[in-house]
Amino acid sequence: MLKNIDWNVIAQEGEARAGILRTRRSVIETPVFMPVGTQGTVKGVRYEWLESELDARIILGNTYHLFLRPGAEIIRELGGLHRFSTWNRSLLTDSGGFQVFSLTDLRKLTEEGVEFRSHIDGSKKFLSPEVSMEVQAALGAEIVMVFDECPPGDAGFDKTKKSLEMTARWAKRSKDKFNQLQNEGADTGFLSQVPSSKSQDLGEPLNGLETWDLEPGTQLSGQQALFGIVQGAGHLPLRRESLDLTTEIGFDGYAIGGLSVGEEKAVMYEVLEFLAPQMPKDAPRYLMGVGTPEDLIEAVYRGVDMFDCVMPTRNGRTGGAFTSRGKLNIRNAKFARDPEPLDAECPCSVCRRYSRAYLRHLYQTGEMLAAILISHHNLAFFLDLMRKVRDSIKLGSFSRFRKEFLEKLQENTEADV
RNA sequence: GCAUGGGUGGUCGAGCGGUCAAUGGCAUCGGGCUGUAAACCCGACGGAUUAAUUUCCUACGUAGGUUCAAAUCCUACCCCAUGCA
Repeated sequence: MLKNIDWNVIAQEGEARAGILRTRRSVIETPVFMPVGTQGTVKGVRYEWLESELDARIILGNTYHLFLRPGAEIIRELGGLHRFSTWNRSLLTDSGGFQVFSLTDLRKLTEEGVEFRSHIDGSKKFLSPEVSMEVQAALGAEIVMVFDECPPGDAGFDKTKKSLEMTARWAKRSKDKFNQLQNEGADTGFLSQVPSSKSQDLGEPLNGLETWDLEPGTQLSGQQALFGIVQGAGHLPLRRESLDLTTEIGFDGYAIGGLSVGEEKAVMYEVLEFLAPQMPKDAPRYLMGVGTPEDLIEAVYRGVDMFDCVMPTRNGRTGGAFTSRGKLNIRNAKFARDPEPLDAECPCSVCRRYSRAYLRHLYQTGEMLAAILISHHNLAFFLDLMRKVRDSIKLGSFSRFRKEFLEKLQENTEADV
């Protein structure tokens, strides 16, 4: 049997699942946090670090941004995003759907697609399920997303329903176009020979991950995988409707979109609690755009397997560090003479070497290294957190880990770091 | 010594009779960032006081003066820059 990706649960505790996701390019343990690399780079972090110390197995890219610059043709000409950027592990490309939502003043939305003005030069552009699939084939990521519409979190029932129904029609069009492109060989990341055991040379170490072997009788197709996206905002019946429409079409994985877009935090947890357990059990569940460390824990607890978020890199660039004792803002004067690392419990190379006082100095003087180092630490923190989450699920101690982790964050948010 | 220009809040710099505790930049302090239009955005920034866009105090080199009213006009002095002796 040929599969685009393979994913298996290896341990479960309540709704929380630990699994192994195999793409044509890397082995990914879930739950996983995927660093965001919108424009073909995880801002401020070299691939060397992502591959070695941070050991990220999969990162994101964005159709919208790469479509505008440098453009799909250039990337295709240079062999796809993997070869263009030199990132050899897995990629997941977002479809541009989220931008359709966030560029609200620059767009014109129709059944066919979205006409919008480039935020770069104001020129008129058009994105649709078909165009998005073409761009994503040129990029050649392991996982590509359907082109969806993401309504605001506070959108009313009728508006949300209309939106999700269009997203479902777009999902069908995405899949049709996706299949066509795969058949035409448009996918630049295609591998005619996918490694089927750990003995295959993947170009970099597997970092202790022992198994690459697939279930007997299963083989990877070498093609891209396509994920559908469930919308419906905070309306549970609509979430159910969207889920049905999406699973009916059938995808390699299922994403939850439209959360953390301005709604109350309780709404997100409620939606996850309702939705995740109803999603297909044999496919990865991806919560798009989330979130804070607490959010990750809470979402895993409710059955989510994959995450991405700009938070570690964006906050890192703007002076915000995540620690086991809560968030800290390196700009604060109280760190001017603080010889301690960002997080005394963090084993990352930044925490092993640099003090808060030095990082604050770098930030205050406008040195780019501040952004680089804090981004690095934040990613290390997020990835390490997910490692602990996985380990505890495998050991059956996740619910205790969750409790202790959240208590610790809480404790110190109050006490001040 | 003479001539000209100038001395403004942490700093640079606008204001040149009332609406000035004084535009703006920088610095400083604080907050925010959840499928990245973000190395970004927002707020505070003389002191005290109030329920308040309240009231008071101290401030535009120093000392006087003119005026109902002065950072703004006049006089003297001090200091700085440039030019000429």
